Amino acid sequence: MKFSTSEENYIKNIFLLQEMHEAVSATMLALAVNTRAASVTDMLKKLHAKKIINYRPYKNFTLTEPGNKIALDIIRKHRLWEYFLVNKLGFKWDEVHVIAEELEHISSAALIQRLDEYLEHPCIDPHGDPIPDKNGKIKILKQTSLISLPIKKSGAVSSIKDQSVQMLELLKHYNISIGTKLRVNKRFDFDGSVEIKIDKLPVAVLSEQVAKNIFCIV
Amino acid sequence: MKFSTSEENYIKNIFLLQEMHEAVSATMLALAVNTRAASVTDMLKKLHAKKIINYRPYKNFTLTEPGNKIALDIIRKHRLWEYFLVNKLGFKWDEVHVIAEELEHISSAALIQRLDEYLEHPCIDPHGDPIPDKNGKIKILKQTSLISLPIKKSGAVSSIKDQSVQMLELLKHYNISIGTKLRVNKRFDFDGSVEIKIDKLPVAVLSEQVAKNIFCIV
DNA sequence: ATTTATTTTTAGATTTGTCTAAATTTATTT
DNA sequence: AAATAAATTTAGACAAATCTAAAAATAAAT
Repeated sequence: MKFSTSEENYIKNIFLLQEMHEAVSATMLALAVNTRAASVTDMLKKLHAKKIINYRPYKNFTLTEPGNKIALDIIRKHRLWEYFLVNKLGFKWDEVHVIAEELEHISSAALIQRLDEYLEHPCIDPHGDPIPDKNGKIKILKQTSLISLPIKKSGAVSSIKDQSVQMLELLKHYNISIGTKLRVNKRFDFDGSVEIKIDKLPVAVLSEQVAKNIFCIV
Repeated sequence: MKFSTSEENYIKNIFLLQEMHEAVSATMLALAVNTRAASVTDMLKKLHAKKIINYRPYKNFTLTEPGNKIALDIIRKHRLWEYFLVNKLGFKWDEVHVIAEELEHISSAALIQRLDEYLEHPCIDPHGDPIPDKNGKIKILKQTSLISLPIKKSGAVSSIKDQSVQMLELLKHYNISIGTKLRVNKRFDFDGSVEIKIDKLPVAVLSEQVAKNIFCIV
């Protein structure tokens, strides 16, 4: 079944609201998709008819299983594009959301498949949010700091604790950003420093103080 | 002024039809945008009101200068995306048109600017069509075969005369395709062979027989 | 447990882009 | 030049997505 851009936006936002809230109301959704409650009701009826949501008038609604699948697919596209915009085109992480909101509605599955390959299957976007895989599966992000990441196991940077300018400068120097894939080659017990390897870049050594501020998912 | 996807499609197709035909009729345009003549009339009136076309009922119509500018912008986006799809994502040249028809309507100017830089300002798309620059200027393609391309002057491959499987195999081996940028380092008078250099690839030597089938624009 | 406030839904309009069928204009033919 | 054919436009309708204002249902408060 094919969906309009508008339908996709509702579906995606229901999913995102469901992640954050116990129950999703029409008012919340109206705010999220930037319309009025009356418009939401119209769309809810349409999505219900297409079996995308469970819905009874005046009651709360939830995505059905097919609805969930569609939402994850849109979110996957959104986050892959964000990753592309930052890591290939050089946008800053806070500039890409609006552009990705347009790109996420491009329909070609082959395009997303190839983009995913081109980007080497990233699992975290530039904002630190997980990218669902092609089956809609989201990697459970158990965050591990670099001081406890197992040796030789590669992970992707998922968050930075200390966000000071000094820290950001250092990260920039080592080409580390959210989503960067790396692995720990060695850990020196003497001072707790770690030697890391990023893709094709030369190895780098980070102090314990730095390492404990960088969190990864495996 | 902002335009809908539908308006953009009409504008683009008027431009493309004008390139090929003396005068553009509503029937031709209806065929190109896959609608009926009556719908074309409606849109012509709208585009006329927005000063995108010159139009008098029952007479032929042409793009205004602003209209031309908009068309070139959309075509630029279309062809840059096609170039990206083929040269970065690995699609074949005959698979990309439909996808680019969607991508061409993504509105961000910053995106196209960065994409253009990322692709290193290509001036010809995978079908051999010229890519307008950011000002809408199209490089006049005077095609020159490799046997007469001036030494050390870089050009972009624009067409291949002999399209036999043998030729295509050879081109593939040397990583040469439509849009590939290269320059002739040396030409050997003894047998007419040419030494070429493509980007970061090692130099290659092509026989005169091959060289005369490869056409470039400078 | 009523009243009041909030949320959701309905009813009726509007905009955009499309359609069919009929009317009109232009082009072609004999 | 009149008749016929082809192209274009009008008129009226429709689907999608939205809106406002009013009605109905649910939740909160006295």
